[in-house]
Amino acid sequence: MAQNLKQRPQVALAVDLAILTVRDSKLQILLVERANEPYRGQLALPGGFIDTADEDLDTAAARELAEETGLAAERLHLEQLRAYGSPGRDPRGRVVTVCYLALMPDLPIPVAGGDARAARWEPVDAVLADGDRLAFDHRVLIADAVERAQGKLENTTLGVAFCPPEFTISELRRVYEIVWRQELDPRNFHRKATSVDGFLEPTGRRTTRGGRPAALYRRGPARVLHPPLLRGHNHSDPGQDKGDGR
Amino acid sequence: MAQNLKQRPQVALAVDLAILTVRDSKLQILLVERANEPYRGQLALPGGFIDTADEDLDTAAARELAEETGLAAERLHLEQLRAYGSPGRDPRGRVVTVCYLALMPDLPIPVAGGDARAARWEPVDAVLADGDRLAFDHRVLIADAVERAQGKLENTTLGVAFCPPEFTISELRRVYEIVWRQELDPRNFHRKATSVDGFLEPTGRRTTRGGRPAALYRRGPARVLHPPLLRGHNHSDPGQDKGDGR
DNA sequence: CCGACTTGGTGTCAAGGTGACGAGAAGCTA
DNA sequence: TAGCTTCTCGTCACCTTGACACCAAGTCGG
Repeated sequence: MAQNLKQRPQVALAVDLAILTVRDSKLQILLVERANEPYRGQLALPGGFIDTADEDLDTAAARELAEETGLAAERLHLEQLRAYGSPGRDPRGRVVTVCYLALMPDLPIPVAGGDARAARWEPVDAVLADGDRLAFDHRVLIADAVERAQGKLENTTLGVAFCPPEFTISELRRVYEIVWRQELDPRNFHRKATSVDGFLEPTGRRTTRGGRPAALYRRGPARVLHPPLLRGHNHSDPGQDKGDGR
Repeated sequence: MAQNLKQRPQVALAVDLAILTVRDSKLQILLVERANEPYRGQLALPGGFIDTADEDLDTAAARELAEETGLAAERLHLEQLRAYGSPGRDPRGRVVTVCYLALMPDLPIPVAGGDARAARWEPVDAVLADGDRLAFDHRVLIADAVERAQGKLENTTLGVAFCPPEFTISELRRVYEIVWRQELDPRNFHRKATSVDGFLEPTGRRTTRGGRPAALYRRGPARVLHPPLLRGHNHSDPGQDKGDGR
């Protein structure tokens, strides 16, 4: 167990980013078109190999995020999803990737910030439906990222991560509806969201577009939702999943 | 992006196991005493470097599990927790570890199966309280594993993973009480557990030890809990956590 | 044999949460 | 001003939850 590390099989370590946003009433993800082989011309998650041997995983993810979006990681939510390391997942050799999940509002991001690759938003539903457009096993990573994001909305206050700094309850509700692919009653959602302690802070100001002006809120100090905002169970799934361990 | 992989910084990849069980009315974890430097004599999670360059992460975790406990991975729950890759976490050099979480009933495991290292159960509370006994950053891994396990009990039927094939509702309740560190009303727990569809299947048989004989159940087909079994919020935490991103 | 004790299971009840929905408030447009 | 839209509050029936009474069915000790 304490032999020289150099005698151990070494792998290349990459960090991939699943950056989600709500845009045009759809859940979208930032993807890049691969300029080189393998999977040239196909879509992939932004990411790359860790830079130096001394770079922390979280630091690497934050760096990639900054390169792709020009945004500092502190400004939005960035958390590790999981690691993927099937032997055949990269034809060039053994590459283990640690995927990170980022949630952000619909900002005009300076795409292709430090990099020449073209990055663009793609609707999650579309890319998942046509998985052949995706490189590597990134279809799985995206599916996992969406699932994680859906769960996060139930138990945490991260729905606001998709919203601008000030937002109305309706905007927040539409985030939930889009991420969960499920319609919610505006009145009940309003009641629940405002009743959770520390979730939303009223700004006193109001916005208007169309109907009655809506009160503007900003994110409150709470990070976990008590009680959780539960989505009604999709009757599609009777509960027996496919085993979780992947 | 498509340069030769060999020019990329390579890291050593390890797999660690957080194997939890309920034993002697305590949540316990399987730990090994390190025989070599670094951290010689201290406790560590069982695990090791991936064997061949072609070994899948899940396969490696299952192999380690079999080596440590003699149990096949199909028999119990094994899922990836997350990856840990801080540069300084291993003094020998850059080691990234992928930690797996395993839940198992209190079995007499043939400890130190294929390996000479001494493995033993340690109460989670004790090792977390005295973190200096632990090697590397394993205190963090264990804390994360426990947290994950606690959450799993709320939303999934994995509480039964701590129980033998046939068990009583009381045994299951005690699992919940121990993992959650929280007493539960036996009658309300009974009502909830039996009312969740597909959670428990009555065997028709009963056991007796002490009081009135209890009905024996086996695990049902459901994997997710609808509705979830929520633990009452610990009033200790007002909801503002420390930022999740690590 | 009998009462005390232990544990398991059902029932009840009040309080609070949830979904479904009515209805008014407050803006815009024609 | 009428009609439309969206926001917000309120109501009501139903369900879940927690607290707890109470009975059931075994063991234990004398």
